[in-house]
Amino acid sequence: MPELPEVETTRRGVAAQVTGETVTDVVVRDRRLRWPIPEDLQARLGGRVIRTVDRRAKYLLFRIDPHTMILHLGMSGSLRVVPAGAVPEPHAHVDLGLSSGRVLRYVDPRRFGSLHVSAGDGGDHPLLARLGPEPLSAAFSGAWLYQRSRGRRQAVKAFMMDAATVVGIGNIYAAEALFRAGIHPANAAGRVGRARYVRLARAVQDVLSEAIAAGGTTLRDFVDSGGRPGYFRLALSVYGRAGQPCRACGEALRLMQLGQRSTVFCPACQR
DNA sequence: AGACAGACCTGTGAGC
DNA sequence: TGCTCACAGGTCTGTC
Repeated sequence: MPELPEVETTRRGVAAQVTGETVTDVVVRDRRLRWPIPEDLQARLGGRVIRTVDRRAKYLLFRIDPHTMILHLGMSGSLRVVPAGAVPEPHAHVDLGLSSGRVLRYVDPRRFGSLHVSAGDGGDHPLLARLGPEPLSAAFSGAWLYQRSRGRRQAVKAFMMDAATVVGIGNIYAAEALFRAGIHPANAAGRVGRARYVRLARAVQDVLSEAIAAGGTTLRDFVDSGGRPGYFRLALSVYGRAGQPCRACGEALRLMQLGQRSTVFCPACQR
């Protein structure tokens, strides 16, 4: 489900509601996420204060005194803050009871998400160690993309979805950014020129910023921490619009498979 | 090293 | 109405 804008939307909503709260108790209903939820969650988090909620790539980082809880929403995960005693829906795998009496609840039907606890700030955790730059940081630029892509035969779309290139870009925003930059998604990454990568980096930053401002993209089931959908779907140019006319030129948008993922593009605008 | 396919898991919508 | 199938927002792991 979530790409960077949806994770960031979740982070903002959750942070506003749980920062400064003490974790009073932990309920794990199903440990079977992508990796099993650690057995010692209660022992490590119970009685401790949530200092901040940060984000690295699509991972949410809960700073809970000496520990960091590292949470990934996978494909279908969501976090909600609900009243104490709220009846757990199906797939509500984890509850963190809070000192205010409310509950931070993690729901994930497909269980592609993950929950780890790391000592310290989590920066040395294997999941975070080899990630590329944040797309909305100064470390990300057209020059970086150009340099990193030299010699690569991989399709530029797959290259952009590789977290070692840049984090946070999944199937929706890769397609949208390539459309905005006028780049055909199947082009070999190593044959895209410097000027086009400058445009692409800019397009990535624009589309992500706009999506965050809209509260993310809700295709089916994304909701923020208050249960509200995101509205960026209305602004999607190509994702989910195969066969429909390009909003720029009117040409029918085409669908192709790239790296086992559906990809929509405009055959006229993207070269 | 880089580029793929496969794997994980459930829900939904389309088509019969 | 009910069945089967294809597909879905991610990303780690294994293989060539």
